[in-house]
Amino acid sequence: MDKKKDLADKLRSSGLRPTKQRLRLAEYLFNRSKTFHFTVENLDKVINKKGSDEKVALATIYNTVHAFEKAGHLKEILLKEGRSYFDTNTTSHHHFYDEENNELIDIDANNIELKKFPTPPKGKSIKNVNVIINIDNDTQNH
Amino acid sequence: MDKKKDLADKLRSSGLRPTKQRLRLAEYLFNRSKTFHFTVENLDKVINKKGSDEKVALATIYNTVHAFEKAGHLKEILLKEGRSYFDTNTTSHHHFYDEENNELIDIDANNIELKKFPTPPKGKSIKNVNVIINIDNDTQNH
DNA sequence: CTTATAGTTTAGAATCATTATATTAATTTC
DNA sequence: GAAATTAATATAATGATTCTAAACTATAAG
Repeated sequence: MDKKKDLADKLRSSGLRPTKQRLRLAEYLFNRSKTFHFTVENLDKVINKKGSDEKVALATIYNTVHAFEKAGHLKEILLKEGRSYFDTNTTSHHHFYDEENNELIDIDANNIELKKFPTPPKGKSIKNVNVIINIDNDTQNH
Repeated sequence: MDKKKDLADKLRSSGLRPTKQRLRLAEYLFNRSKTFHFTVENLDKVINKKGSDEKVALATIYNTVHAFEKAGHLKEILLKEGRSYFDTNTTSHHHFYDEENNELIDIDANNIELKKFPTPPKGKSIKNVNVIINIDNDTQNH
């Protein structure tokens, strides 16, 4: 299944030139059945694993990830200091975060419903809502 | 109103020796009527402003803030990459975040109620829930 | 009170992810 | 295809945070 053309269109319609590097990253990130979570470090390791034909510079990976995020193809998730996490699921949704396994699990937006919604300050309106549910092992009765 | 003794007890009962530096920071952080949000940079500027009698090393501020957090006297808030925010309000609550003014506003935990709560993965239980509501100026119809 | 010791502070170096820079290469436009 | 624009690259720079190793201090024990 070759979606190279589709990907190029996706990039072009976001105002991004479909360069070799961007297509390579887009293919890895978006040409899959399920969305997933990653860090730039993850991405770098996969793309530039030993034996890969052509390396993509780390700076390019950063640039590209940010360009994709700006274009709405990626979402950033704030989990812990010092490292950015990204999500290829750009629909409105939330997360379970298992700090022990450093694992993220998506929660569909309509599986969390906020009632008694607070009123934003005067002159401000809600841009988006971010819910992270931190989870732990049951056995820990610390 | 001198709560020096109370603060020393607070520290001692957390297993922290009430050193001069810790008392100084604890006084600034906890001896106030309302809780607030800060970064280490903020704290450093206030504590080590020019003309202050005795400086506290930046490393000590980091150590102390982490020690306070570990002892449950501070909560970390994840807002954006590259900088840690802390909250002297350690009760369960949530936040409005105004990225434009870089301003945080507390939302009482019982002003946000999650219904249709999802079930955590097998063997895991919920440790805490974190809601950040990002807000924007009304006038921005981007 | 004096000493021992375990914990703490400190300045500065080191680290780590990320961003900036300056040059080279690729892509689009005319 | 040449010119103009945008992107990729390697490397340096940045900035927050953590580490290090030495000097210091609070507490406990004698």
